[in-house]
Amino acid sequence: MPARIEDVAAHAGVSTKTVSRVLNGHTSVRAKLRARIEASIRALNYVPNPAARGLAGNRSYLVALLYDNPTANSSYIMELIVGVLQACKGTPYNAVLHPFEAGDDLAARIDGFVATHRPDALVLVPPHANNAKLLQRLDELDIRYSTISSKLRQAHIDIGFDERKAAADIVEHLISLGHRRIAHVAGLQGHGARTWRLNGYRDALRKAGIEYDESLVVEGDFTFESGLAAGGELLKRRRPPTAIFAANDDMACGVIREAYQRGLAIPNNLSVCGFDDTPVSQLISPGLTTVRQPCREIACLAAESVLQSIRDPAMRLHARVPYQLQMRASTTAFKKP
Amino acid sequence: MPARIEDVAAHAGVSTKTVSRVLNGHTSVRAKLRARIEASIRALNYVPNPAARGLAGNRSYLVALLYDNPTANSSYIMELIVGVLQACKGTPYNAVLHPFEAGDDLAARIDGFVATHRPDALVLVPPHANNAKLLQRLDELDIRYSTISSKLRQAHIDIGFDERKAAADIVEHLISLGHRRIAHVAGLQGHGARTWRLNGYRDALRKAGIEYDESLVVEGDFTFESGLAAGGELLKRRRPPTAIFAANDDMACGVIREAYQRGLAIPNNLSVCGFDDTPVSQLISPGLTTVRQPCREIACLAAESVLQSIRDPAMRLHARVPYQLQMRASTTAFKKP
DNA sequence: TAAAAATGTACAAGCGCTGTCAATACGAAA
DNA sequence: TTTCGTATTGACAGCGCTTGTACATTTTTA
Repeated sequence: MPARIEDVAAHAGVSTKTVSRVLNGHTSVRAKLRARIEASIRALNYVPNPAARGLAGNRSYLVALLYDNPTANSSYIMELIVGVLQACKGTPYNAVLHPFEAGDDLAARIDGFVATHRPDALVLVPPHANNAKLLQRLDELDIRYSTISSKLRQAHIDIGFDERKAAADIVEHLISLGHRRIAHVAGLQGHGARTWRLNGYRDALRKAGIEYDESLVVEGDFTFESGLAAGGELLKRRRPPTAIFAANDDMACGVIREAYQRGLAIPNNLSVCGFDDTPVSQLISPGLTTVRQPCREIACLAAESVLQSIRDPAMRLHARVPYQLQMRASTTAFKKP
Repeated sequence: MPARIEDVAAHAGVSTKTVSRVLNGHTSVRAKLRARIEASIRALNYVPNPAARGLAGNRSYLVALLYDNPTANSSYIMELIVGVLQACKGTPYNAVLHPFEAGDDLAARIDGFVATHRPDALVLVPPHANNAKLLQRLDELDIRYSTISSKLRQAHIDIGFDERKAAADIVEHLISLGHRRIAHVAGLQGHGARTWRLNGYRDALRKAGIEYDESLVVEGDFTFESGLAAGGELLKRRRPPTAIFAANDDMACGVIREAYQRGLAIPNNLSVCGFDDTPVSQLISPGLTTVRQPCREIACLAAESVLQSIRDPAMRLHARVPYQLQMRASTTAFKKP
């Protein structure tokens, strides 16, 4: 039978309330007494019972990660989870996952989820992070949340990285290799990532004095299949691009598949780069030049901050964390055919 | 303020105890009364408070997934998570994740985890599923657990699939394509997967009357890098194999990278197949022939069963779920050079 | 038809913790 | 030294549910 707070109190010769204060980091406990209580806690190997704590304090000690499609982005979500778990480490909080299919009634469905699991805080991933109605409903329910890479300004806490700048950087890299006809496979409408990455692409062209050619931007939806289709459309042209910047790695893989099927060698006949640095980008041959998206750091910061905001509801944070270009072998200097 | 059990009891005109019986699936409630109570529950939108339930019933309503390295196998773990979540759906249970680095003191460290989070059930993934000391400690602590693909017979519940047969099938496929010099990149020592897949490889050779050549089996550890090294060792030979069966997809990617660097075309100069059907196997070009490991189904069954075993501690289940070969373009008929 | 079994009620006692509020200790000002 | 205000500590009542006891009522079985 594990020790209870009562046992600790008896051992330290204080009231249970004082032990509770120490446990919850309240300030008004004299240092000496606090030390004595902490010693008792260690001596008895005491760990508070989360259920009892939750019941008495009307808290669940749960942070929920709300995401959309578990299958499509598994490595992305997994990285986020790792980040959230890291933030929970050493706290009484637990992370729970909640896949939540997008849909009109989402703002309504959230009520059921909240009623059942009563999470103390939520971390929202796009596209949910971009769902204004959902955020509003959460505000009404008075649930703390943070968003990841939201295109809205609505959330009190949002963590992301400068995707526009990162996209510009990687396109500049292609330009520095001598490429001029650079195509872009754009992401799914409605995601911030689509717009930021597309804008970054345009920024880099503008900066290099290359005229923007609308026909070199083809639509995608972040899936392999859409990358394949986009690649087909681009490579069948009389004057195909010499480099393609796909808005994520999966689509870059689609482009590469199309090139492969046409007998084009990467990178000699075509430079390709992606975005995100998912595991596939180092497993594929040649390795894919891409932008390392700092998911883990983002998720960790998002979770830490939202936990902090439970104590300090006035908290606001809109942070961008650093990213990195990941140079691999799928891009090379432009050679005249 | 959400409804309480008391409100439901009043609404249905019964005692709270009877509502509690319905909630917890006790048998001795007449069907008619049960229906009335269930109607009241719906009418009031009642959801039991997990903390109160947990405190009174000494349960946490948490199933923990214990795995080793979150980074290496992200897609595998993610699939498992999806399976566990599926099993929790519609139950009051929540899934929590717990990355737990392997190490000698694991059986001891588990105590801390259990004390802090008090999960009602655990699902163990290799290598933890193969840690006899750990399982023993869990038995001592009287915690229900199930294992996934354990090589031990120790667990009361273990779910997996017939890896040996699957490996034999895929090697038979290579043989049917005319290959005779088929190499194998073996997995990490200590994992059941290593032995099963290696044995399956040998089974297929034996069945086809091909003599087992020890020099065609090279060591790997399930990582890309080890596959790359193994590929190097195999392909530098005077008489290299015409097909390589890697014990997982990451190593197959390593082999493919090595082939790529040597200017060998897949599949025309070398057929390669993997195992697991991780996302990379369809993203890579050409697509990788592999075995679809039914992770999701396995994890779902493992979680469902272990939850069931909370009620019925005598429960035993050792199940193998069906798998499938996933044919893609990385394997083709042997052609004389 | 009577006895046995199955269902149901009322009530009370917690589960282990935290919130409220009152009590006490302490230090500085008078 | 006394006094007052603030910093610290404690007593106690729940949080919302499950469970046990003791007993009443209904249904089933013999």
